[in-house]
Amino acid sequence: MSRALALVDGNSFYCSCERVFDPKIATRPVIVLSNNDGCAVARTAEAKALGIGMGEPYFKIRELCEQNKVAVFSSNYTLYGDMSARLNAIYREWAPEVEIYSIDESFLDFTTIPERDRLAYGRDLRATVRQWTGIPTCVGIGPTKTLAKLANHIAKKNDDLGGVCDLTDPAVRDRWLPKIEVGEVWGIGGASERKLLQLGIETVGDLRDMPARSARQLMTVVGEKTVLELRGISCMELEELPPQRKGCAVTRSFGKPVKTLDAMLEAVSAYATRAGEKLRRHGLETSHMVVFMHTSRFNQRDPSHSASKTIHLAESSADTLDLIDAAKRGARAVFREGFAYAKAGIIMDDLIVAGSGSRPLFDAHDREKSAALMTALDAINGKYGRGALVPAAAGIKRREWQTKFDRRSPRYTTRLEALPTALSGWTTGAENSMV
DNA sequence: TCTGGGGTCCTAGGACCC
DNA sequence: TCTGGGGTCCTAGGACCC
Repeated sequence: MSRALALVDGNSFYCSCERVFDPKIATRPVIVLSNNDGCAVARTAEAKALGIGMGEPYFKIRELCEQNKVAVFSSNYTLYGDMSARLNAIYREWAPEVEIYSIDESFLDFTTIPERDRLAYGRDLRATVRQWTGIPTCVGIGPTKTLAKLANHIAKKNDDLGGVCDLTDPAVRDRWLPKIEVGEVWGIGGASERKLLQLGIETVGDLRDMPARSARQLMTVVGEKTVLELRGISCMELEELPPQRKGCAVTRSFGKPVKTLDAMLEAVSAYATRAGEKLRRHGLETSHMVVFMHTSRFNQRDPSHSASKTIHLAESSADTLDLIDAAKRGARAVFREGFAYAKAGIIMDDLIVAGSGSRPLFDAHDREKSAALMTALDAINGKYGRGALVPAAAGIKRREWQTKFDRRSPRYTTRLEALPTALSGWTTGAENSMV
């Protein structure tokens, strides 16, 4: 039997999550902003119709939003992550194998569904997800990941398809591919698109039919795989288990510019604290850390400064205290007086599995004590919320640098007191998923 | 004037994704 | 006034070695 994959994704996912918990905005335009309330990163169809672009800075569209009663939210990742888990729980009932590709997209193995039933199966899946979670989705089906992605794109752009498109049949592909711009293909970004257009390759059909060798020359092996996948030749497997994570970063724009070393040390300490949580959750450690900071790249008036410093730890660790110490050392080395910093962060590459690294001959560290302390710290913060307990070494006092989330929705899925009261006539299905 | 040839490893930067 | 965060993969080119 030939393989069939389905890509299921949530429409305007973050916005749809907000709508599930606030039925009053079901028909209003909705947008969700990036960290620091910076840019629009999710828009409903109604918001797109107003001309709000992806990634558009909020200060440029604030008036437009006010005039049109757009519901504007800061991002609430806890909520979106919870909703994502609910979707995937449903997907697992509907497919033997599921790969979670991103917070709002999963690949499902549809191979065992007979070809003639796939469209109907996809429609049933959509309806079920909608009923159980309140989230609208689209389903794209194809013999390869790239074609499933493309089918999903077609389903989204053509309302008459009922939210599902199947590109399993080569004859169906022959009809659609010449109608779609090459830049819509998964893996073809702006740079590749420009190169392709120069060669007169304008549609997905053109791309599929170009010689694979030319694709490789133009866009490396990645481009060559894309061409093959468009022909129905699979180059990317379904990955049920997420691979070992290779890196980990915590970076933030500041709510207000940071001008003092004290505030900078506070900020990077908070980032190191968060980094420690992430490392421990994945059972990983790091032996070095890059600390960076820079002024605003948009501000042309004030002097700019951008720099980074790599700090090597005495031994690899996921202990928050070690990470804070390294982050502070890095920040001290990089920080310069007289600049208004807009952003800072820490980046850790080459992560290793905790405990697998070499130990120094004379180990000054009591690793057991450290592990016990971190386990207790994570348990308390897991129970009472992130930040309930913070090491004094972080020296967090003023938080004037803290990222803005002025328009965050309540913690519907994590705080009992934030549960909405069910309204009569509210039938999005959200109640079902909360009981 | 002419001034090895290959390997490997590492890093920085580009490109792409959501 | 106000412009996100966090990943992966690939390649070119330099350092280094025999």
